[in-house]
Amino acid sequence: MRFSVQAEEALRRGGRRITPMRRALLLLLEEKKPLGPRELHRELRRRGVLVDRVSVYRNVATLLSLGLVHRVLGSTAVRPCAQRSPSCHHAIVCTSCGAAREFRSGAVEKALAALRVRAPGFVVQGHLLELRGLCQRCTA
Amino acid sequence: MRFSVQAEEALRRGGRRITPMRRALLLLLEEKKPLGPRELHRELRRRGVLVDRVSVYRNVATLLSLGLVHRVLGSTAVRPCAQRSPSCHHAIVCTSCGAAREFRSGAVEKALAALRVRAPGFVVQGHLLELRGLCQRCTA
DNA sequence: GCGTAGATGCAACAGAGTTGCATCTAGAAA
DNA sequence: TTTCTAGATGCAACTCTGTTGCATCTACGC
Repeated sequence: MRFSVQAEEALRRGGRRITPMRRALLLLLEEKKPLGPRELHRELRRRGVLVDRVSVYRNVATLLSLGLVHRVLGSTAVRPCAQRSPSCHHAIVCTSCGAAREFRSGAVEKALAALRVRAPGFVVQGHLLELRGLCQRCTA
Repeated sequence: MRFSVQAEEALRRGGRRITPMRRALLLLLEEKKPLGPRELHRELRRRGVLVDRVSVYRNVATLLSLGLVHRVLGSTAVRPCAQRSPSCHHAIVCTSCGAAREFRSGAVEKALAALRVRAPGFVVQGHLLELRGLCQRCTA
């Protein structure tokens, strides 16, 4: 299912409203690479959606709190998350253009799960994992 | 070998100088949990090392560029890196007190290496991995 | 259509990090 | 030891990002 449609449903379920600016924001996230609040604000204005910066910040925070988007590690950019499962935290990000895609790997998940009982002196609660690479377009 | 000693050598090799503030900074990084530039600045002043904030920023940047410290994911805090190998990027961070420790796992490294040839449409260059958990002291 | 909880706009603020430039000094060389 | 200089530091001003408080507006359930 399309991200924006799914996200609108989740917003409704969470007692949130569907406003013109939220629609525009969701469409933007769906079609572009991960963007941070400032970039989202710029892009929205470029498209004629004259919203306040603060509102963009608040909406990004809302989407994050509902788990509809995840941050790209080491930046404020967010990427849509379709699956809403633990594995959706695993993504690969293009170091050249910033494009991102989620991936799954049974082997990695298994190896990480095994660590939970083996990290000396620590009780493992979770992990952050992100691959870095070049997307097809940037490789060519 | 102690981190601060090793770091001083690396600085010398890189044509950098050993100043009183660098010594204090390295000792601080060695003995404490990961701290960001602002916290490092506060702590140094508390210890009577009256340096400028800007100098702390510049020194943290220097240490990062030499690979002597790594950032904790999702923050500006840096932790000393003893090994200077790719695996030193793997750390576990206590979500309660912020303490960090590097770890190695053959299984994880193998699984990640296998991904390099399997990520569809991407040429994998590297990865970011960090475990989150509770350290021994915070568990008790 | 109403009423209201939730969303937005606006203004002011807080905090992090950067830049430019003058001054100082660690460390090498004489 | 003294001298020299690239590299380090201090200081001031600035930019950029993100936050808070409050008044106004509106999506949407009734």
